[in-house]
Amino acid sequence: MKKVGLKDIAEHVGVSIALVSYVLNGQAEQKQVSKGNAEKIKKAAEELNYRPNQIAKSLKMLKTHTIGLVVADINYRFSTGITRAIEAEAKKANYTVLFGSSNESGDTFEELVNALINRQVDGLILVPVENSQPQIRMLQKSGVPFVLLDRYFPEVQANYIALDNYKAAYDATTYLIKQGHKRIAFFNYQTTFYHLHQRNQGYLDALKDNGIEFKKHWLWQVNSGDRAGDIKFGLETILNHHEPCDAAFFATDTLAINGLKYLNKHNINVPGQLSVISFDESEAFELFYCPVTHLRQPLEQMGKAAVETLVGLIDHDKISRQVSLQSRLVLGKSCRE
Amino acid sequence: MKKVGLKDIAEHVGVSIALVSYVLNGQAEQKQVSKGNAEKIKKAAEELNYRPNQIAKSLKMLKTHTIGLVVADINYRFSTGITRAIEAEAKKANYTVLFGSSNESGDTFEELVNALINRQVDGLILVPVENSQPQIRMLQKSGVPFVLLDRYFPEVQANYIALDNYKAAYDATTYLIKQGHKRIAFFNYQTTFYHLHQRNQGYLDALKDNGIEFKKHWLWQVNSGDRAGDIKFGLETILNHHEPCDAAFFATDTLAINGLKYLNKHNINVPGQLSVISFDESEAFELFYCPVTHLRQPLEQMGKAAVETLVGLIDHDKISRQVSLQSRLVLGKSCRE
DNA sequence: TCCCTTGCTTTAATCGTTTAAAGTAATAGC
DNA sequence: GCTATTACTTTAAACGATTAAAGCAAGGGA
Repeated sequence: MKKVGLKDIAEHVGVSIALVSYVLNGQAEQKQVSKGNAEKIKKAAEELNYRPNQIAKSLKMLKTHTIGLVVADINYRFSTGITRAIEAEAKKANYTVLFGSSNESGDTFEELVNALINRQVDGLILVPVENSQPQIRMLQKSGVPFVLLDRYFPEVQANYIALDNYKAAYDATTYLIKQGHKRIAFFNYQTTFYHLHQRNQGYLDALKDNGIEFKKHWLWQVNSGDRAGDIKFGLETILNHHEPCDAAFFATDTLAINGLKYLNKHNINVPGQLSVISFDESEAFELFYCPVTHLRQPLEQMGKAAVETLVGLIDHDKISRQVSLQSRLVLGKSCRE
Repeated sequence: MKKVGLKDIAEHVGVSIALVSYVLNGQAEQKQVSKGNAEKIKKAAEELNYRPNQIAKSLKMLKTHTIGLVVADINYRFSTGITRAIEAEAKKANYTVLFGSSNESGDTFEELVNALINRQVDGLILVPVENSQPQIRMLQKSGVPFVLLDRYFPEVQANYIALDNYKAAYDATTYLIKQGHKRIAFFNYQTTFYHLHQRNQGYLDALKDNGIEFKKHWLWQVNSGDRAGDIKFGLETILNHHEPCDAAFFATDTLAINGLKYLNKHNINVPGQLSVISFDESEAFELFYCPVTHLRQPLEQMGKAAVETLVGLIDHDKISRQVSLQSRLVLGKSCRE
C-alpha cells in the first residue's frame, strides 16, 4: 500500500497538483478554486486517505514546527513533569516536541543537540549538563534559537527559565528557623552547577540573617557516586554530635530519599528527633510515615514560559529573557510545629 | 548565521555539489574522487561547520531512520524504563526515536500516531490504549510497520512484544501458596485489557491447581477513578472477614502503593499479618519499611526485542512475531517465610 | 472587431539532498 | 594519428510539497 501524494489526488480528480494543494491548505477561496473542483478534491483526499508528507512540507517551508527538548534524565520526576508541561504547551502553539534524555552525559547531550539540529527543529529547550558551557556557546554562534531550562550558567549570557533557587532555599531555611530550629543541616550534591550553589547560598544567608552562626559540619556536599554512604556519614555526624542538629534540609529529592531511608532504618523519628525538608517531591515520599514538607517547583509555569520564550525567539528573532520563577513550600508533617 | 549546505561547500572549494556529496558520504573511493579534492572538501565542511539537512536527505531517500514510540503515560515507571531501553537499542541500530505519551487517552493516541506517520517515521512501537483495536486495524491496512508493546489484543493479529502475564501471576501466586498462605487476595484494575485479564487468570489457575478453593471476595477489580477508596474497601473486607486473607497480590505498582499506604496507616504488619506481592517495582517502595517482593519485567529485553522486530519489519518487510517474555520474581521481605 | 476583465487552472521554480548518466581530459595502445 | 581506457568531474532528474507567475477561455464594453 504505497503512499498517496498530491499527485495521486490530482490524477484521480483530473486537475493539477497546485489546485489540490490550494484546496487542502484552505486557500480555495483566496485562489478562487471552483466549488466543483474543491469538492471533488476534498472527497478524493478523504477517499484515498491522504496524509501530507511533513518532510516535504518542511523542506519547502524551511520550517518544521518542531521543537527539540533535551532533559537531564528521563528517570527524574522533574523531567517527566516538565516534559508533560512542555508537550501540552507546545501543542497549543502547534508545535511537536522531539525529545531526548542526556542521562547527565556531556557526550550524549552534544549528540542529541546535533541530531535535533540536523532534523531541523525550529528551536531547542535544553536542560544542560554539567560543564556544557562550550556547547552552549557554540549553539549561540550557530544561531539556532534555544532556551535553557532549570539550569544555566551565569557566565554565559543566554535565555533561560529557572527557579529562584536562592530564594527557595532561603525561605525554607527561614521557615525552619521560625519553627524554632537552632541547628539546621543542609545536604547538597558536590557539583559545579550554579543552581545548586544558589541553594547553598540561600541556606547560608538565611542562617546569617537570622543570627544563627553556621557550623561547618552542617553542610554536606554529597558525592553522587556514593550517595547512600555520604548521607549516612553526614546524618550520623549531625545526629551524634554533642550539639546535634534538629533539622535537615535536602537540596534534591534523590538526596531526601536516601536520607529518609537511613532515618527509617535507624528509627530516628521525624519530626520528633529531626525535622526534614526536601527540595522537590518524590513518589517515594508517599510511603514515608508522614507527609514530607517540600519545595514544589511550578512545572507548568516553567514549561509554559519555556515554550513561549522559544516560540517568541523563533518568530520574532531577538528576545532576551531570563526568568526566575518562585517555588512554593508545601507543608507536610515532617517539621516540628 | 544562515545554514551551510552542500552548495556552499561546493562553491567554497570550487567543485560540483555531487562531488561534495560523494566525499561526505564516504563514497570518495568508490567514486574515485581525487585525493586533493577529497581533502579540500572535508576541510571545508569542517571549517564551515556543515550539518547535513536530514529533512532533505529523508525526502530524497524516502527513509527517515526514525522510529515513533507512543507510551501509555510518561509518568509510569514502566514507560521511562522502556523508553530508555528502546532509545539505547535504537541508537545501536542507527535510528532516532520520536516519542509521545498518550496519557491513556484514545484521542491523543490517534493524534500521536498520525503525527508520527506524517513525519514519515519508518515504523512505530506502540503501547496501545484501551479499546484502540480500530486504530490498530487501520494501521495494518495502511501498511506502516509497527510492533505493539506490553499490551495487545488477541483478536487483532499483529506483531507484539509482551510479558507472559499469565505465567507471571501464576508463578507469584504459586510462590505465596508454597510459603504456606491459604487465603490470597488479588487486586487488579477493572479493565478490558487482555494483559491484565491474563494476570487474573494466572492467579485463579494457580489457586485451582494447588487445590485452593477461590472465594469471590478475594478478587478486587479496582476502578481507576477511585483507586484509594476501592482498595481501602477491599483491604478492610479481606482483613476483617471471619476468614481473613493472609496475603495480597497487587496486579500493578500503582495499586500496590495505595495498598501499602493503607496498611501503613492502619499499622497492619507486613508480612506479619499480611504478605504482599506487587507487579512491577515503584520508587515508592524504597521508603516502605521492608523490601517488597515483586515481579520484575525485563525492560531491556523488551525494548531490544521491539526494536529488533521493528527494524526487521522495516528492512525485510513481512515478519510475523509474537513474543512473550518471562518476568522474574524478586524476593523482598514482604512475604512470610 | 479588438481589448480588458473576470474566473479559473496550469506551469515551473524551489527547498537540500542523492545518484545514474553523461562529459572531459589525459594517457596508453596500436 | 586514431581509438580505448582511465581517472576524474559535472549535469540533471528526482523526492513531495508550496506558490508566484503565466495561461486560457468566456463575457463585457468600446
